[in-house]
Order: sequence, then C-alpha cells, then structure tokens
Amino acid sequence: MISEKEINIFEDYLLTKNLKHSEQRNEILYIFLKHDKHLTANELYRIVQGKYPAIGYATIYRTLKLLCACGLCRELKFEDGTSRYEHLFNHQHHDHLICTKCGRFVEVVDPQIEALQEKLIKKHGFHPERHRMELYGVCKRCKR
Amino acid sequence: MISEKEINIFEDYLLTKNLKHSEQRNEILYIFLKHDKHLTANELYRIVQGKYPAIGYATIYRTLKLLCACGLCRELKFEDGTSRYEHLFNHQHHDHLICTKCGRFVEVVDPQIEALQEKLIKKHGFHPERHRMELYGVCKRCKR
DNA sequence: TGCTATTTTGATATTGATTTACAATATCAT
DNA sequence: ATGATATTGTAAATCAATATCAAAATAGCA
Repeated sequence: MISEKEINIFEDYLLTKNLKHSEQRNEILYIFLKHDKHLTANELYRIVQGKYPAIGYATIYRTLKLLCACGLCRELKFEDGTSRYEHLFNHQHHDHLICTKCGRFVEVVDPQIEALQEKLIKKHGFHPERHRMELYGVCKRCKR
Repeated sequence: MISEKEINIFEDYLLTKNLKHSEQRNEILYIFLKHDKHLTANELYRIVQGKYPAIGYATIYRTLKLLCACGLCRELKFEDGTSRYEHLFNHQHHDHLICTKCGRFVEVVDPQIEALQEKLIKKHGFHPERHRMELYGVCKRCKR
C-alpha cells in the first residue's frame, strides 16, 4: 500500500538538501506511510518503539520536521493543544469536522465555502494564502 | 468605557459559584476590560504588574479561566501556538483573517459561509455546535 | 577497502507556557 | 470577632517541543 512515489519525494528531498540516509529515517518514514491516520508525535513514537526500541524521541520530531518539509505531511494543531500529523500525498486540501463528544473526525471539503473564503480574504485587501477551518458538532453515534 | 454590564456578568458568576471577591480579581478584570485587544496571558501579566507588582502569574491564569467561564472572553489558539484572549461581550461571532508577514489580524464574518458551514456539518449527520476559521494571507501593507 | 568530513543519533538538559501544591492570607456569612 | 472556605504568591511540577553534545553512522573519494 505504500506508494513508491512518496518514498521518492523523501529521497529527493534528502538529496537536494545534502542530507543522509539512516535506518531510523527509513523506519519512521515507512511507519508513517503505513499508518494513514492523523497520529500525534507520541503515538508515532510508540509505534516506532515497537520495532526499534532504541529510537529516541528527538529523532521522531526531527523526522516529522523532514516529512513536513518535503511535503508528505503537515502538522495540525487542534483546539485542545494537541498536534497531529496528517498525510498530504494524494490527499487534496480539506478541513475537519470534529465530534466534541468522542473526538472522531471527518475530512470535509466544500467548494462553495472555499470560493467564498478566497473572496472574503481579497475583499479585505489581503493576498490569499491558505486557511484553516474546523467544524465542531456531535456525531451521529454520540447524538443518541 | 467599561460597561457596567460586563462587571455584573463577572459578579454574578462569582455569586452563583460561591466564589469570593478579591482586589486581584478586580484589578485583572478592569485591566482586561480596559484593553479591548487580543492579549496574551503574558501581555496581561505585564500590564497588571505595572499597577500591582505583587500579583503572581498563576493568578493571571486563574482569573483568565474565570473570565472565560463567565463568558466575558475566550481563548484563541493560533497556529504558531500562542494563546490570546479575546473579548466576547458585545462582540458577535466572528473569525480571523491573519497576515502571515506581520501578524496583524482582522475580525471577519460572512453570513454565506456561516450558513454553508452549518449545512456541511448537518450533511455529515452531525449536530452543529460551533466552528473555527482562520484565513491566512498577506495584508495590504506587507504586499508591496 | 580505508580515510575523512559531515551528518545523524540518543541521552540528557533546557525551554516556555501553563498548572498544581501548599502554607499563609483574605473574604464573608454568621 | 469568629470560623469555614476560597484565594493568593511562591515555588515546584508538567508537558510538549527543542537544543546540546559526544559518539556513531553515512557517503564521497582515494
């Protein structure tokens, strides 16, 4: 399920930045790619630990930085302060709809909203770059 | 400029929760109300320090919690991790448009977007509660 | 191969923001 | 005034994230 393309993106990034390969980086990259979820640094750390107990916390953070820098992932900061790392490859832009009871969340996009957001930014004389939208509510399961 | 109503809200909250008055709480409340800006805890702390050097950091945080609990303010967490406290009284719901160069920001509302957000939440079977939207771009002044 | 410059790593310490613990003090209904 | 309860400041504790640094790994080159 891991796409060769994602690995190439990482490889190319190392190359262009004159960075080196390492087993740790590989291990973290593969584990990150295998888990197509929004993991926290800590969750990733624990999974990596399972296979590679010697790996340090700092290396997780360092590699997550690389993954973000090369465009494979991005850091999401939620309201409660937790940071989660989200896959970017083959995932077009989206926002999040989050259940306030159970924390479950869904990726959502609405082209109309997207268009209006850009319009709103321009109306205030800004040059649009990006946005962040989180919708909160109670999900079907928690509603009853 | 400080509205009696805001003070009453705070008073009432203390009353209903069986909390007590204190000079510190008053001082912090008044200074918070006087500065109709999005201050950080630290900025508020420094201002309060000017009049009340004995006041502790913890008391600032504790009082900000009260201000949020009684509905006079809310904590905003921005992407860079900083928390700012925003006035709620007489400020209807709004989102933020933030300049990525200078950090300046504008409060914005777009009824069309608001409506679509609610629709989108319902479409996914959620019961809508609230949302958070931050728009990022480069402001007029920074553009040139 | 071996050499060497450079990068990476893990352990540990450090930061910075926020929270907590606790003994001393202040508040307020009686 | 008294006593029960809440509040305060100080200092210590958290917590996630970052920086430091000596030792180990990597990769280009002989």
